[in-house]
Amino acid sequence: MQGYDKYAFEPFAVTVDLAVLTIRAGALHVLLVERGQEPYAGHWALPGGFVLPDESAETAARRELAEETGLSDVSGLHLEQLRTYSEPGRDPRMRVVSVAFTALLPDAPEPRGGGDAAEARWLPYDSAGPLAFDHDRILADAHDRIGAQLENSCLATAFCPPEFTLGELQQVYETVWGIALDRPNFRRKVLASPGFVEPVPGAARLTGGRGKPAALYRAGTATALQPPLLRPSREGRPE
Amino acid sequence: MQGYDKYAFEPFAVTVDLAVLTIRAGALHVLLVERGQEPYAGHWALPGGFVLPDESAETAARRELAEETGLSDVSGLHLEQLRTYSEPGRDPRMRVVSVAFTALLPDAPEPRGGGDAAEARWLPYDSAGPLAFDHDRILADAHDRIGAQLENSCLATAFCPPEFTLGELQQVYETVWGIALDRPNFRRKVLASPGFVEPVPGAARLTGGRGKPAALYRAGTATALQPPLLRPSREGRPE
DNA sequence: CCTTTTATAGTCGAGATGACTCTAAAAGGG
DNA sequence: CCCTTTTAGAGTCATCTCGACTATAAAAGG
Repeated sequence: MQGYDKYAFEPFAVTVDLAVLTIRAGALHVLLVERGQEPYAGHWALPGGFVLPDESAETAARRELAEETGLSDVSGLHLEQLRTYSEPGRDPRMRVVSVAFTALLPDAPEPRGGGDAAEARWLPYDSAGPLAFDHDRILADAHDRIGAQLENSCLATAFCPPEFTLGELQQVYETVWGIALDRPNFRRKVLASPGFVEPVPGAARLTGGRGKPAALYRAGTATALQPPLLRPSREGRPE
Repeated sequence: MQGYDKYAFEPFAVTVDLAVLTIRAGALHVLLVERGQEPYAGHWALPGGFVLPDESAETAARRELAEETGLSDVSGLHLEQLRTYSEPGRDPRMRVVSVAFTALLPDAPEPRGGGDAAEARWLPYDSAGPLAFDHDRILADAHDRIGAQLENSCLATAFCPPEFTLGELQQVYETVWGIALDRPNFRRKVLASPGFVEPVPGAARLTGGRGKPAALYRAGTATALQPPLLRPSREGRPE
């Protein structure tokens, strides 16, 4: 950024794109909006929009998230920058650089078709067909990142409501990783990680359950997981 | 990115900033350029520059890296997107969104003061004083990221020449993490990780060494490290 | 020749991990 | 009302890993 002047650069449009993930009925879901205009009219796309002149990308992402989901309290949930997509041809109309974010939601309030009047909906991750622009790749990158972060961070609690059972927490791992985990071993690992979860003083969940009622836990104060909760079954295949 | 038109957005300048790291004489060094103009004239800054109209950020980063370091073959070295910095006030002159990258170099050819005629130099990471703009934060983020990646990836070989000893590889970890590692245990871990390193057919290093000559290794084909090489001494302090 | 230095092999005990079994406590159906 | 089903949670056990440590080999330097 040495010695440039105001006319040495080409102006770009800067947008944010959001990969908003949640877990519904044991399956990973992603928030998508249906495009009403060309290009990609009728296609599904990740929600997003322009960064305003006085906003950072993070601020813009949080604003768009509130607009698209209709959530009033968007301040507490997990929002993290994923990466920036800047290929010259990624938007056929003009030069758009997009800063992508991942967001994780506990339960799934049905979106109320946000500010741009397009339809917004939760769709299962696996059947999120071809998306507009390069959003397939952004979504896949988001999934990879979240999966990797489950190993080293306490991120999984971001998918859970304020109070949750260890079974629900395990289902987060199983859903995102797409594999089954041994319940006693998972429980042992989680409880042995200081600050991951802490028990709710004197409560157990009764009504909904089919079996023995499970103890309730809250998210702990730690953010990093030491030691990590490594995902198995990558045997014999580096990469 | 729903239904916008050409005039619904404010144009931004988009730049790349590079945190180029290497290891010199057992210490982490970073490539810095001295600014010749206001703002921050006389301050050191990360190398970088504008993304051209037909470039992706990755392409721009690689071009700037070649210009600033004078390296002819910049195609093979490790370049990775770090994150994007978009705070409204980060450049006092105008609205600049910067995509930051990390780059790792094996040896340290002295830079030949790149395209912008500013002085470029390797400076020790620890004494890289207050930098221009928000580059202190970018550099710190780059250090954090590289340190974390050493645990889960074969990235450390990017700091090493094509053929290296396990002692050199260990020094990469010790330098970036700032801690000492047990040599036999490090060796055991590295050799037990399939695809991390592979021995050079029939060679040993003689002349330079003070002690017993060490065997030479090349970077293997794996990129991920399974199981990870965890850094110790985070005992008792989550986060 | 002896000390210093670095590489490499090997040992040993504590702790983590994966696979597994067993019991407790609920719902549901006959 | 009993019996099956279902889920939570405790516990066991062999194996593997990891950190700490010792020992040996092969060079340089005095």
